[in-house]
Amino acid sequence: MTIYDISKKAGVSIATVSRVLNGSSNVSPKTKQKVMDVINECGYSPNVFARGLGLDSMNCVGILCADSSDIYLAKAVYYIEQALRAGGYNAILACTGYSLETRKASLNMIMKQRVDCVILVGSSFIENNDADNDYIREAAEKVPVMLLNADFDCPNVYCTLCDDFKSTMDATIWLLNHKRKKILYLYNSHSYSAIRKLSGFRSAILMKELDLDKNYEQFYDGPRDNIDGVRDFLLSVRKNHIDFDAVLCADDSLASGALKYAKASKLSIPKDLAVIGYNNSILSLACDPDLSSVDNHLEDQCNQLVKSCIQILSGIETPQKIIFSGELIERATT
Amino acid sequence: MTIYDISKKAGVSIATVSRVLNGSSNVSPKTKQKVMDVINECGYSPNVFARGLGLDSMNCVGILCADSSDIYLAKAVYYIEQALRAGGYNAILACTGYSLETRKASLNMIMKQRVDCVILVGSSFIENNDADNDYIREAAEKVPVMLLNADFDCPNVYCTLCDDFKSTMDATIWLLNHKRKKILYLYNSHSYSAIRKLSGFRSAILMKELDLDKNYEQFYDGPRDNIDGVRDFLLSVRKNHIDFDAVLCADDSLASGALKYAKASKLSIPKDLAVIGYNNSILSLACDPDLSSVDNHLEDQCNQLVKSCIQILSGIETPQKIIFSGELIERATT
DNA sequence: CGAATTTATGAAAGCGCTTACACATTTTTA
DNA sequence: TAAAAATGTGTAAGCGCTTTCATAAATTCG
Repeated sequence: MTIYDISKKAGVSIATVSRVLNGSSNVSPKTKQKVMDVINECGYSPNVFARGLGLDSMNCVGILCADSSDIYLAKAVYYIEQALRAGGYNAILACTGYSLETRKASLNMIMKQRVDCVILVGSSFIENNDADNDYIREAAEKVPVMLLNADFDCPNVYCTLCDDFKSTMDATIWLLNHKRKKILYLYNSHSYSAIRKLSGFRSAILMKELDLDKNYEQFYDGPRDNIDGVRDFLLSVRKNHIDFDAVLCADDSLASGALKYAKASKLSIPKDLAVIGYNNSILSLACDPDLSSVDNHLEDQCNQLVKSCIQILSGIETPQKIIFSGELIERATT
Repeated sequence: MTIYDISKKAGVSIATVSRVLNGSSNVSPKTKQKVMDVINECGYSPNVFARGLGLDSMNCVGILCADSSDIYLAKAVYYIEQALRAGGYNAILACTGYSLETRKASLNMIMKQRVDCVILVGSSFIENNDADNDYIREAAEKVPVMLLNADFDCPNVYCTLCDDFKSTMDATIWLLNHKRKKILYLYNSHSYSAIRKLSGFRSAILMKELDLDKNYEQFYDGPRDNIDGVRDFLLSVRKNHIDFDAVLCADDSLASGALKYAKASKLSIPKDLAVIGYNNSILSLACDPDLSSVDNHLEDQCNQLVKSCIQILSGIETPQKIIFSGELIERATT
C-alpha cells in the first residue's frame, strides 16, 4: 500500500495525495475529501523512511538520560515521552550512564538517527570543566538541544530547570529557623544541580552568619539506590565525632538512608534528627516516618520543556531558559 | 556527505561502498580497507532513512509499557534498552497507559514507525478476555512480538516470564509454615500475572487443606503509587472485621502501604503482622522495617528477552517461552 | 469580455541507499 | 591450456515519498 495505490483509487496524482497528507493549502476541498476518504478506507499510512528521506526529518526526538531506572529520571522520561507523543512526536530513548565517554557515544548514536531534537534529562550532562561540554555544543549546531535540570549558555540550547540553589537555601533556612543548629548536607553527585544545591546550602549558612564547616558537607560515593550504604556512611560520619541534628539531602534515596541511620542510632525523628529529602518521590511516602522533601514540580518542568521543544521545531521563538522554583513539602521528618 | 562522496574519494562505485558498509563478503580485503579508511577519515555514517527505505528496517525495536515511571517497569525498560543498544539496536519508547484502547493506539503508532520488533513490557498487555488480544496477534503477523512477564500462545510471539504462580504459592506456604494463620492477599491489578499470583495463593491455601475465603483476597483499586491510600484501604478492611496476621502483596508499593497500616494500627512487625512484597524493588529497602520481597530476577529476564529478540531478528530459531523462577528474599517483615 | 491573477493539479526529478544483474578478472578443474 | 567456476566490481533500477516547475482551470479586474 503506497501513495501510488491511493492516487490511483482516488483518481489523482501522487503529488496531490502527498499534499493532502502534508496539509498543503493548495488542494480543493472536494479533492481533499476524496483523497481522505480513500486513505481512511484503505487504512493507509505513509512509509516513514520514504517520508524521512524526503523531509530529512522523522518527527522524532531523542531522549537521553543517565539511567532511566532512577526513580527521578524515570518520572522525567515518562512525562517527557507522554508530552512528546501528545504533540505528535516519537521518542527514542537512550540511557547513557554517568560517564562523559558513554554520554558522548550515546549522543552520537542518537544524532545519527536524525532525530529532530535531543532532550538531555538531568544535570549530569553538564560537566563542571566547560571544555568537556563541547560535545553538547556540537550537537546544538545540528539540532536544538533541550536540557532538563541544567543551565547551559549556548546558542540553540534551551534549559528548563528548578532553582535548586534557592530551594536548598530555603530548606536550610527553614531548618535553622526551626532550631536546628548543626545541619549536615548530604549529596551524591557532582553534577551541575548538585553543585547549585550545595551553594544554596552554604549561602544559607553564611546568611545566618554561621561558620562553614566542610565536615558538614558530606559526599556519599556509593550506588544511588543503596539505602543501607547511606545508613552505614552516616554511621561512620557520626563515629568521626561529627555531630548533627538535621540532614539535608540532595535526593530522597539519601534521605531514606538517613532515616535508616536514625533508626540504627535509636534517634527519634524529628526530635533528635530532622531529615529533608529532595524530589518528593514515592520514596518519601514509603519511608517511615513520612519524609519531608523538596518538590521541584517535575511534571510542570517536563511539560514546559516539551512545549518549548515543539515550538522551536515549529519555528516559533522561545525563551532559552525557564526557571521553576521548588517547594518544601513538610511531612513527619521535620 | 553521502555514499557518492565516499565512493569518489575511495575510487570505487557506490555499490562497493554499500557492500563494505553492510559487511557483504564479496569485497576484496584491499578494497574493503581502502573504503573503510575513507569512511573513518570522513566520519561518514549512512543516512538512516535511505537505508531504511532500501532495507525496510531501521535496526530499531519498539518498547511499549504501560507507565515507564512505575518503579518496576522503569527498571525493566532500562535493562531492555541497555541490552538492545549493546546488541546494536535502537529503542523507541512509548508509554501506553493501562487501558486497552490506549494500548492499541500506541501499538499502532509504533508499528507505523516500522520497528523491527516490539517488546511489550508487563503483563498488563494481555487481556483476560482472549478476543481482546487480537491486536497483539495482528502485530505479530508483521513483526516478532516479545512479551515480558506474560504468557501468550501465538505464532511469532515470544514470552519471557517469571513463574509468578509458583513464587506466590511458595511465599504463601512459607508464611503458613511459619505459623501464620490468616493471610491476606493484596493485589491491585487484574493483569495476567496478577491472576497467576492469585491462583498461586489459592493453590497454597488449598494444598494446606485450608478454606478459601474471598475476604482474604483484597483488591486495591487506587493509583499505583498511593501508599497512604493502601494504608487506608487496609484500615477499612480491618474495620470490616477481617482479621489477618500476614499480608502477601502483589507489589512492593502495596507492601509499603501495609507497613504504614501496621504502624497506624500500632501492630508490631513481624510479630503481629508479617508482610511480603513482590519485585524486590528499592522500596523494599526504603521501608521500615526492611521488607521481605519476592525477587523475580528482572535483569536476567530482560537480558534473556533481548537475547531472544536479537536471535529472532537474525533468523536464529528461539524458544517461544522462557520461564524464570522467583525467590523470596527474607528481611525484617517476616 | 479579454487580460492578468490566482488556484488546482500533474509530471518528473530527486532524497541516499540496497541489490539484481551484467561484466571483467582471477582461480580452479580436467 | 582451454573451459568452467568463482570472485570482485560497476551500472542502473528501484524503495516511497516530497517538491519544483509547468500547465490547465477558475477567478478577478479594468
